[in-house]
Amino acid sequence: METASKYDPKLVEEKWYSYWLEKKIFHSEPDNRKPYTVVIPPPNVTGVLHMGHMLNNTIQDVLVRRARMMGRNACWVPGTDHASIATEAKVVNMLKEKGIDKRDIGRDEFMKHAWQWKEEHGGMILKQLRKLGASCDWDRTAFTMDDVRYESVIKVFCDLYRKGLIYRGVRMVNWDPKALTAVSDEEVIYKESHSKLFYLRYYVEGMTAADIPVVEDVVSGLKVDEAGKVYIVVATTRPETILGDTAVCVNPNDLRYKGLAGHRVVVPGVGRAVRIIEDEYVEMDFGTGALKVTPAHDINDYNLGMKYGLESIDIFNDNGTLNAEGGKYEGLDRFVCRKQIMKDLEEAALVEKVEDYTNKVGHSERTDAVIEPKLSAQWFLKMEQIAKKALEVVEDGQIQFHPDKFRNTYRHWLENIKDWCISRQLWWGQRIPAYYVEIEGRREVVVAENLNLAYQEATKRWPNAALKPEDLIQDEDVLDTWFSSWLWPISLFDGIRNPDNDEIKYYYPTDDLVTAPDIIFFWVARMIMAGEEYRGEVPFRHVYFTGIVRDKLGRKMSKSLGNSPDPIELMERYGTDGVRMGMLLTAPAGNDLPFDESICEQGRNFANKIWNAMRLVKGWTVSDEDNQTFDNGVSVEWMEQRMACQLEEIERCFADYRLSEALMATYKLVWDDFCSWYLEMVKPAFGKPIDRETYEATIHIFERLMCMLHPFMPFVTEEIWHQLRQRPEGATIMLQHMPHSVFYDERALLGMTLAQEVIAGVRNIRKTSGLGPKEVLDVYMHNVSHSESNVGSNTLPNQRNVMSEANNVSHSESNVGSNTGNVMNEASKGGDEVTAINRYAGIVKKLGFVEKFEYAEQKPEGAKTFMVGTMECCVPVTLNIDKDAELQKLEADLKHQEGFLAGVLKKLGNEKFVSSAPAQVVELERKKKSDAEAKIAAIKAQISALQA
RNA sequence: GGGAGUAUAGCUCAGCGGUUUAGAGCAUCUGCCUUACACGCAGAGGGUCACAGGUCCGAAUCCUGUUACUCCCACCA
Repeated sequence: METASKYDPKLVEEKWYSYWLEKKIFHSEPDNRKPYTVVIPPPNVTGVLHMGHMLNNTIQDVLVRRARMMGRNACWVPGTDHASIATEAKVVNMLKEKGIDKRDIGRDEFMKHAWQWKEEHGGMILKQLRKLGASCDWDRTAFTMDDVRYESVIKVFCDLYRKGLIYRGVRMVNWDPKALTAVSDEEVIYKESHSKLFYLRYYVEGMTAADIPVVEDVVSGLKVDEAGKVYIVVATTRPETILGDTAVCVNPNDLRYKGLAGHRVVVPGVGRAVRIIEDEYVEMDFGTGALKVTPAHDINDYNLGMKYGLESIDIFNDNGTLNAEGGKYEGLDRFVCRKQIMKDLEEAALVEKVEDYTNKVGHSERTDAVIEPKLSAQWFLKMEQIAKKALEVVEDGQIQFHPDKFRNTYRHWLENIKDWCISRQLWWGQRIPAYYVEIEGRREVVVAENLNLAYQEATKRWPNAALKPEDLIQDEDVLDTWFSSWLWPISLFDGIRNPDNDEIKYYYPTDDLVTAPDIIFFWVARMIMAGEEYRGEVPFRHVYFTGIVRDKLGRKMSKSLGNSPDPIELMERYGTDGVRMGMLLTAPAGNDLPFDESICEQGRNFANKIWNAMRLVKGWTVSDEDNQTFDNGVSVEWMEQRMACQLEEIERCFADYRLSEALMATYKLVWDDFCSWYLEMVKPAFGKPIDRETYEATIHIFERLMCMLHPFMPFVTEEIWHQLRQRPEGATIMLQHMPHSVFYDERALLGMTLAQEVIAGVRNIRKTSGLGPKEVLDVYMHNVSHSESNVGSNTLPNQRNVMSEANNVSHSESNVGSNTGNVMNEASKGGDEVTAINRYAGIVKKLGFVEKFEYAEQKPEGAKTFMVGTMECCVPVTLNIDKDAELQKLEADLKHQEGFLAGVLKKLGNEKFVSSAPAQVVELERKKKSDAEAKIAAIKAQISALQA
């Protein structure tokens, strides 16, 4: 059967994903293996897959697949987040299109619609995750509002309330006038905006120019108009809020306003007279140094109001329009009102001036509406106590962040933490289990898991009240979505309701959490708190923070900018493996990923490369008669060593969560070492068969390479793994053992490295001499080093011997393969480069198209030369020697070597260096010196030979 | 305003006191349709390691300062 020369992901991906599902390979049950647990950061149930998800989930999949292959019982639990605000907004919009207002149908009816919407349209993203190969245990798919999670949340709320950690209070909160709910501090995004700074005139009651207090050398901040009336100028960005002004505040140290405290000023356009107060909070050099105080609509003003007992006038309705306090502006939107009020004030000559001004305005993360600070009754969770524990476990390393720098951010936040506003004025979410009841005219509250329990408690507390269940009215609000997500690692295994169940005991704590740094406070920190509070144990050991996916211009990808490619479409075009690989290759932990589609090409090309390597190997005919040649034995042995070497590196990378580097190391091992070198080394001549032993070794190497690559590129590796050998029904690469590093001899790799340099040198000579790539050449080499360890005459006979032997020794006579240790020792005897390369003489000849590869004491006449280590390789070429070019090159090389030598000599000439540097370092410098001198001599000889 | 981080080839990053006067992948350039692969092969070019001081026998690497950028927190109305 002819195999296509291009790898086609479409024929493969779908097939294997269904196969994995069908064989239930993703599913995990507790057993006696060591667990490896990852919980997915639950995407919004309304969400669709974007590049951020793609990156995040690919990383999780790599970790999970690798752990599974390392023999761990891997469990990756998927699920979605009910996302109160986002989902409710979607449902409200959908109803609006049908002409339905949420308030008209009521809570219960609305919830029916919402659930219906969730069932029909929600969770799309989970289906998309299958496309990217996510090996989640889908049987465990959860939802932050399903029964288990709902009950867990309610239980936790009641518990924390009973512990005295949850309280209800009237506070200044961030009000989202669009979603009509309070949001937490973390959900407010401050954006730079170009606005105006309005300077307004507040007339001082009963003061004339003559009354202005005089302070020596200081010009008073007060001004006098044409009519002789005195006013103070106050700057504001929000003139509409003057309707709620109840004071003007100046700094007591501000001499311009000395003696003003106690006077009253008139709020422009409103006519209300308010006090002038003094407080150091006011910045003297901002605006005019006078601040209008609106306690109901600014957090700082609120604080001032509390301090000085000011009246608080709330002028806004919940939806951001003016209420009755707005007088003639009642009903206007706050921004419309701003324009109108300024127009009116201008007309009344109450505006001093208007300046352009850039400031930061808080927007709602979910709805993008401008946040309105608003006083309202909300539920809060006390943070101080639980924050302390959460800080400790990160500080003492029980939880590690990757990269570590996020520990700073984390610490800073926890040390300055404020209480968490957990109530939301929405319906879609866990309804707060607080019940209000009137007892002798007072409004009392009972918190309990359900109405029955609440009723029982109420009757116990007020036995004489003769209460009926319907006297208890449940709180209208729901809980912040994060109040359910913070329990996720526990509630997924039902560890809140049944803290001693087998699953939670087995799977918790989880191992790795992979998430974006922007939810470190929202989610990561709070999960740690919940873990400590409800398990007395951290929820995970490692947190891998991904970067943010940006576009080529460095902008964050967003729907509104339209700069985000559709991952599904990318996967269609480049193959899932290609996209996965491309992303991972350029995304070290914590680094932003400037995404460019071209990075997917690299992944696609790589998949194709492996595919073609498979085509090559599968195309070979295998001979059972032929013995393995010495060169093939050497090749196999070298490849095994390279694998062991790279595996060690890869394991190190994974231990440090440097996934990009692990992938790069694997990539190079496969492409360079395996495809470019190894396969060429053992490839039989056209039409010839390959010996059985080498063939089997090659397949075995190939299989293991696929295992190493599988976590990164699951589909193509599964396909090739199956094509390499007949596999039993149900077999999968997913459950193969990940190869692990074994002992390898670095010196043994040296010979091949040198051989590769010789081959490259010969190819280069061919190229620069205008010879065809297969024109056969000879190579003579000799050692130019004069250092003692390399005295040529000692080793020469031996070398000659090995070199000539290399071609004739058949496998049966050598120990290749079966006894690597011996061979290594032989090759590295004396540590000589020439000895080392001898072993690969046959390889040099084969890949370099070299006829004679010999050691020569005297260099032949008329040869081009190149250096490999301290060996000079001479290649006799008769044609096309471009003397000038050659000379130029040699001169440049000479200059480089001389410069290098000068540096070394300078070091050695420095007495302090020789006396204070470690002996090995000095010795190394001396070696460098003699090597460089030898090279310089060789180059000079070449130059004079050319010039002769 | 406070804090953290980064600055190394065109791009993304490694290197974090001495490892032949800086490495990789991609991109670029030059040859090649060599029967696994042009999604390829073979070569080549490309960096005064942001700048200025300092410590040291020795600095891309440690310290200080400057500049630029990024992120987080606060929010001067």
